[in-house]
Amino acid sequence: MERADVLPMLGEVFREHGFEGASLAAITARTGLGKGSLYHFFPGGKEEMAAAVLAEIDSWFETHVFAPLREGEDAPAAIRDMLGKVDAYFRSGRRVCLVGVFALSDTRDRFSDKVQGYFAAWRDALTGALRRAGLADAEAAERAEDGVLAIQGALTLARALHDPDVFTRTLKRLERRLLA
Amino acid sequence: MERADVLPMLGEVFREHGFEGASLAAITARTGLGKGSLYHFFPGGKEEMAAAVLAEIDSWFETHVFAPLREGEDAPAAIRDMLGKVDAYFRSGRRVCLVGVFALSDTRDRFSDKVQGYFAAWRDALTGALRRAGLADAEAAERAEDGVLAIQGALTLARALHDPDVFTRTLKRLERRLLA
DNA sequence: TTTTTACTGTACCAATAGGTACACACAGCG
DNA sequence: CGCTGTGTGTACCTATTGGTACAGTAAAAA
Repeated sequence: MERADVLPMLGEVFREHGFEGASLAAITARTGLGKGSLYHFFPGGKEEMAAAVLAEIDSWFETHVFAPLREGEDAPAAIRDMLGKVDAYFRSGRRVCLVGVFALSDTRDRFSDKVQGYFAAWRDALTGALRRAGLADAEAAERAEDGVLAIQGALTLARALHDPDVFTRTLKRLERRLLA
Repeated sequence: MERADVLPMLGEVFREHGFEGASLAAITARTGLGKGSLYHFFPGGKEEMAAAVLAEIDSWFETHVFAPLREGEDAPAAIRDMLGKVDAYFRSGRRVCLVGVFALSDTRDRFSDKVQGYFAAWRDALTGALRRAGLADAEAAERAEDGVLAIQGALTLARALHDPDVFTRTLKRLERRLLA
């Protein structure tokens, strides 16, 4: 087993339990790795594990979501692609956003830069795409903020109501609202 | 000190640390109450404390937000009032939603009914008001869902970006979007 | 073949977790 | 006065927490 294989499993543990709630015992159970291996891969302990997961998430979004949003020729198509990728990533509302989980509660302060960076990058990339799609600067910024926050809110509400469809519906609504 | 005086302080501790992160030590520090008093007021321990806080929040929203939304003569005015109350409650984006915090992570399962009930009540009350404001059923339901989720998302994004204004802006945008 | 290197399990640690037991204070009241 | 109920501090309990130390294994590199 390589370090890279562990990251997704770590991500799920942090997603489900939060940073504080993700005990070494839970991590061991989920990954099948003992403390020996865990501390071999992540000498910095839980903090390094969470940082590594955050970095991997950031990199995934960077290549699959943010970059296409910035560089896509056809801006409206890039935005639609973003929504598709997001739907897949969050398993149509059945999965929660780790960065969002960290953002609430005081775990944010521990990973302040990464959390802030993730959302800022997303918002800015989307703003750019909306501008290229023909919107005025102010309008583009406003809709981008609205889009990012709607996705987060939809994940929260979907989970609270045990109703993943909330997320799917929101994505559909967003497609119309962003590109209108 | 009475039990009722403790609840707001408990609420802040859970808000900031989440359920798992809110250690008895943190609770003691915040409330100034030792274990003796704490377990006198809440024999059920942390679980009962969190349940009591959740109940108090629910009751506050019921009387100040949900009920006016259901019973207000002037529906558009009731919706505007809701936004005002929400802005005050969440301190213009500087405070986070406890129920939202619990909804993410596995704390949700512990308080599943309360979490679900809170958001369902909010959404349904808002749906009703929008209908009374003249919207068709489907459109009203859609906008209500959108409104509740935007508030949650705005709180998350505001906190992630260290920028409470995100919340204020969202509330403004929402006023236009809901009543348009 | 020898020597590294990457990995893993076990035992252990001090600190903290949530929770209990109980003696005590101090009202209000008869 | 004495009694009773509501609070509160202290001491204590066991389980678990995150983390360390280290001996061992196995495979690759020399």
